[in-house]
Amino acid sequence: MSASEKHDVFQAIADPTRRKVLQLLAEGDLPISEITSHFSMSRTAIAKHLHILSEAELVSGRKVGREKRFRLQPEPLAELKQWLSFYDQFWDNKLSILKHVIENSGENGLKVIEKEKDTTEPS
Amino acid sequence: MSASEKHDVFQAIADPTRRKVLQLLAEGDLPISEITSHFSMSRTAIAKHLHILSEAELVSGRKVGREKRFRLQPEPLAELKQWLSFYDQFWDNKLSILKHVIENSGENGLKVIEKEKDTTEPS
DNA sequence: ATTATATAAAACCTTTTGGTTTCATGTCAA
DNA sequence: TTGACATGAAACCAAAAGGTTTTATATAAT
Repeated sequence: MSASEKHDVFQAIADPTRRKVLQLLAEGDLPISEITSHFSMSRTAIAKHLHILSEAELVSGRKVGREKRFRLQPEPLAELKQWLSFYDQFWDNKLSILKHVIENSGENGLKVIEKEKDTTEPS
Repeated sequence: MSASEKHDVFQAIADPTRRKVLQLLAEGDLPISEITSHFSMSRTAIAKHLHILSEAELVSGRKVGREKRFRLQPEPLAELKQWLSFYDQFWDNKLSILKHVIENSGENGLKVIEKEKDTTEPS
């Protein structure tokens, strides 16, 4: 399925089938044949999608007996999230500031309280 | 450039050139030729990328005089963000809950206060 | 040992992508 | 009105994407 460079996260999630595979694996590890049973295409096709997802490190597969079980590995989505966060400023300005605070709050965490009245409107 | 369905956001951002175009437009509206000057490919190629970005409604173009100025339209990125948020739970569990609250807080907004001591640790 | 299961790997095919070049058209400036 | 500029549109192209079928190999179960 090509001899090009490795696929990145952006390419990996571009295909709806692959997104569905990720969603499936979110519910738990599965072997190829069982993943395939959720689609109307050949096992080989799914195996190729899994290969692309592997290249992007969104899934990992380990042989167990005669089957190969795949597991979701969501860490690379962080890159996507970071990419997205850049565009918050052009878009949803009110909440983006708050979210930035949260994303950089580290292990300490935060406390959230519902506001009675808006006093910080004009940013 | 094909007779298929319209491109969606996931496909639109899959290409590095298109991501760079978005980044450029983030600094301000630009006509095609000026966008092109930032790349080492033909104007026609860039025009096609802009067309795909338009289909995904990530940019919009309006004629002004003899040029066509393009503008960033980041709203559709919300879909991507929402898609991403699903995977937070498998990954960054502590903050994902808080973020979910924020994302669903509507126009009212929230008030955020730094915590002195963690009392809600065990979720 | 035999057979059924689970996957791997290769060859092949069609459509889409991402680019090019060439030609046509509309608009601004002199 | 004559160029120069800015874009649009069409035809073409190579490679990658997304499938298929066929063949081979390893493991499990009988």
